[in-house]
Parts: sequence; C-alpha cells; structure tokens
Amino acid sequence: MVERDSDRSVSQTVRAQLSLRDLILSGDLRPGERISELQAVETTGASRTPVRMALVRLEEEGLLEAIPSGGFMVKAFSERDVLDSIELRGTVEGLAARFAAERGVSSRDLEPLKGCLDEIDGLVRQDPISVEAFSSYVALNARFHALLTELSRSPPLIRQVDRASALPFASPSGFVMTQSTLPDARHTLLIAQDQHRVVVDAIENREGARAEAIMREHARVAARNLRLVLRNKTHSDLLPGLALIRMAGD
Amino acid sequence: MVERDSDRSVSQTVRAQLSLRDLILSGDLRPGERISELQAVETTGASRTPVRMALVRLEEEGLLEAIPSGGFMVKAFSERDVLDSIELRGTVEGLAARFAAERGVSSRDLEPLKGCLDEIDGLVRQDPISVEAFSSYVALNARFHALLTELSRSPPLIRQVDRASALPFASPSGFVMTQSTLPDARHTLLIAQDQHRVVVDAIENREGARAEAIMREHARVAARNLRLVLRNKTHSDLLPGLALIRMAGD
DNA sequence: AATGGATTTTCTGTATACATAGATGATCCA
DNA sequence: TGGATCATCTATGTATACAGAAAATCCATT
Repeated sequence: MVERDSDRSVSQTVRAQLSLRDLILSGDLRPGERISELQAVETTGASRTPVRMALVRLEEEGLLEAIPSGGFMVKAFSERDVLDSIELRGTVEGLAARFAAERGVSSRDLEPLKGCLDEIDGLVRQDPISVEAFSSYVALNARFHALLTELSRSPPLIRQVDRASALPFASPSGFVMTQSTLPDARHTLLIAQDQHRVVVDAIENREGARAEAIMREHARVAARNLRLVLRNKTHSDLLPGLALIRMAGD
Repeated sequence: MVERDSDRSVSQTVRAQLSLRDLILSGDLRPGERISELQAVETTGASRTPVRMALVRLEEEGLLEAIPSGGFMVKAFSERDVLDSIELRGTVEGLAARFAAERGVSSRDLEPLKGCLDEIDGLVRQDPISVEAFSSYVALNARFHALLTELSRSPPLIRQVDRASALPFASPSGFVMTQSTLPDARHTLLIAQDQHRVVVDAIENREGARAEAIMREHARVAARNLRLVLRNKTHSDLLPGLALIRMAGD
C-alpha cells in the first residue's frame, strides 16, 4: 500500500514530535537555535496546537530547553553532560538489576532474557562482524536492556530508566553503531556481552550488590566509546544527536 | 495587598497546573478517575488550551496517566511504588553526592550548605519541637537537599533528581510534617540531621563511596516514616498525595 | 558615526470553533 | 427478558483567530 507522507493512523502531535526530533538529532536545527512555532508548522505540516504539544514533550525528553521569555531552543550538551547522563543511566539500571536480584525472578521471566543473549552470541561469533550484524545487535541489545529493567517489577523505576535512556547518546544502544568502524569493535561487544551474562547470573543467584555493580560498569563501556568517537570525529553520522554535543573549544 | 484569585503575573498554564495539582493531591480527584478537560476548564477558569498544557505537564510530573483512547486519569500508587520512588530518589541523590565528593567542592560552595545545617541545629535543639519549627525544618531541609544536589555541578543529574523528587511522597521533605505528631519525632530529626552532617563531611574529604551510601540510607528514613504513616492512618492530612496511595486490600 | 528611542513586525499565549472518534443509552429483534 | 445494533451525544484532537509582549529595525539626535 502506498503510504501518504502523513499517516492518518497516528496523531498530528506524534507526527510533529517525530519530525521535529529527527530535525534536531540530525543537526538541521543547531544547538542554541530558537525553534519558531511558525517554522515548525511549515516543516511538519501540522498546525500550531499539535506542534506546541510536541515541543513540550520534546522539552521533557531533554532535547529542548524553555526560553524564559517564551518558546523553546535546542539544548546543547557538553562532553561532561553526556558522560554524566550515561553514568546516570547506568546507576538507575543498576538499581533495577538490584531490585530484580533482591526480589527474585522466576525462571520463566528469565527465559526471554536468555533467548536474547543466545541470539547475541550468534551474532558476535562471526569475525569480523558484518554491518548487518551490528544492526541486529542494536535491536537485541535494546531488547535485553528493556527486559532487564522490567525484571525490577517497579513501574516508577522503569519509568525513570526510560527517561534516562531517552537521549540517544545516553541510551544503551547509542554507541553500538559507532563502534562498527573501530578496529577493536568485536572485542568491545564480547566484553559487553559477557557483562550481560554476568548480570543475569547475579540476578539468578540473588546477588543484588553484584548485579548493581556490573550494570554500572556496563554503562561505562558506552562512556569509553563516547570518548573514542569524540577524539576521532569520523563516522559521527552513525550517532544521531552528536551534533548537539559541543566540545570545550567551541 | 489583596490578591485576586487569579494572579495576572503568571500564565494561565501555570495557574491551571497548580490548581489541578492541588485538586489531585488533596484527593478531590480520586485515583483512576478520568479528568475531563471541560470539567477542568470550569474549576480552573482557564480555557482548554492552557488546561491541556497543564495536563501534559502533570503527566510528565507523574501525577496523571494517559488513557489510550485519549485524555488523562489520576494515577494510583501502591505502597511498593512509593517505597521504590523513595529508594530511587535516594539513589540519584547518592550519585550527586558522589560526584560532588569526587570532583571536589570549594569551601565557598559549602558555606550555604553549612549555614543551612546550623539553622537546622537551632531548630532541633528545642525539646519538644514546636509545629512552627517543623514547618521551618521542611523549608530548610528542602534547601539543603537542593544545594547538595547542585554540588554535583551536573545539569543532567540535577534535572533527574528534581524529577525523582517531584512526587510529594518521594520528595526529601515529604514526611517531615507527618512525623511532627509521632512520639519519637525529635529522635528521627536528630538522626536525619546527623546524616546531613556526615554527607557534608564525606564530600569535604572526597570520600565518594561514603557520601553516596549515606544519602541512600538517608532516603530510607523517609521510607520508614511512610510505613509508620500507612500503619496508623492518623494525621494523613499532613501529607498531600496520600490519597493517591492504594493499600493492598483496596 | 554611535547611541537612544520609537515604531513596526513577528512571535508566543490564549480562546474558541469545528470535526471525528468513542461512549452511552434506547429500541428492536430473537 | 436478554442481547445486539443503531443513533445520539459528549469529549478529545485539531485548526485558527486574536491580543499582548518581545524583538528587530529604523530614524533622529548627540
């Protein structure tokens, strides 16, 4: 079926939000730049009401900043901001893992998680890893992290983990694609996957502190990758939102 | 000066948000109850546009839940939800304290914090503590926690701590007033104040792990108080939002 | 030439009208 | 009498018009 450029099945608000998010993450809208509602109306095709709605949601998402005199601007992030966001995500994921371990999980709950890990094993077995495999890894990794967080069985915590992962460079899978061009790409993925196995093992054995610690360390792999990407600025197109990161000298 | 019921200096959106928040926290709007926009328009006096804006913001705040078919309903919280929210707040505050300790703070930055502590000391010195003193404690305690979080010098983290503290029963000062009627009220406040001193000491000496651990434990004082309040349901009017907590049997 | 003020323009905040989708109630048939 | 279907009605999503405020521009004066 031929899709119109505007799908009637989703609301104008959602459409405007997606459209504006793409514009921000791709760098078409520069950090610090004010987003005019009228301009947003032209680019998204929606009217002002849903556009305003989308802007409010994008502010909550962390991509926009309210201007005191009114309206919104694209937020700029320092390298430190991004590193802190990653550490924060690791911390709340760590709390989720600890809750899961302390409260116990049934083997039935662990099944999908272990299935995920087996699939990832299948991917990292190949050497070198193909670009398609990296793509699959991104999806599986996201799924693993989501399932793990849900093991906490804590809606408030799940909510906060989702919010902490909303920024693309803070999300668990944010830096996977950027790794794909690095020489020791497979090495990094093997380490990350080992950490996945360890945290599941810790949860199974109800080792809360261990589960928490390993998830924190797991996030620091992403921090390492961020530094690599920022040093050799190549392949920066693989990480949406990199345009929002302003280096110290800028 | 006589204030009109509608202050022209703030926007209709903010006024509607404050008004609706009060209605929710006071229990006038029951958990699970759908909030009609038209009804909200009547009670707040604002028109539909700012009311809708306020509803979206209250959803982000965690007080409302979106209904799939459209609109919003008042969210209900289990006792476990609230305990988890408190633990979460303690965890992110702990991260802020660790950042402050690891990165170091100048004695100039610590001054307002220590001033805060001295003022609190003045309050808890009296025995028994007056209701007015409890009120002052709430304000000073909120100020201390805000200053402490800012010591992390991490905008993303400060943002998340604020969000984790947005729910009244998850906020650092949420249970202070409920304590005021309890027999060992002063005892609890003395312990909390000692923890305040310890975390400042840890930060001064750059003991990151210690600073983090004490902030986590500090939040658990609030968790203890929650259980007390829920067991003897008296004085529940001292905690706004208690109406949102649904016990297991309900 | 630079600065201050006034004017114009553009933007956001708000109100409201309209359309569509969902909910509710009544009526008809089995 | 119970269930299903249809109609009506209400509530939300969307579009747009209007007012006030902020920002930019231009002119005048020093």
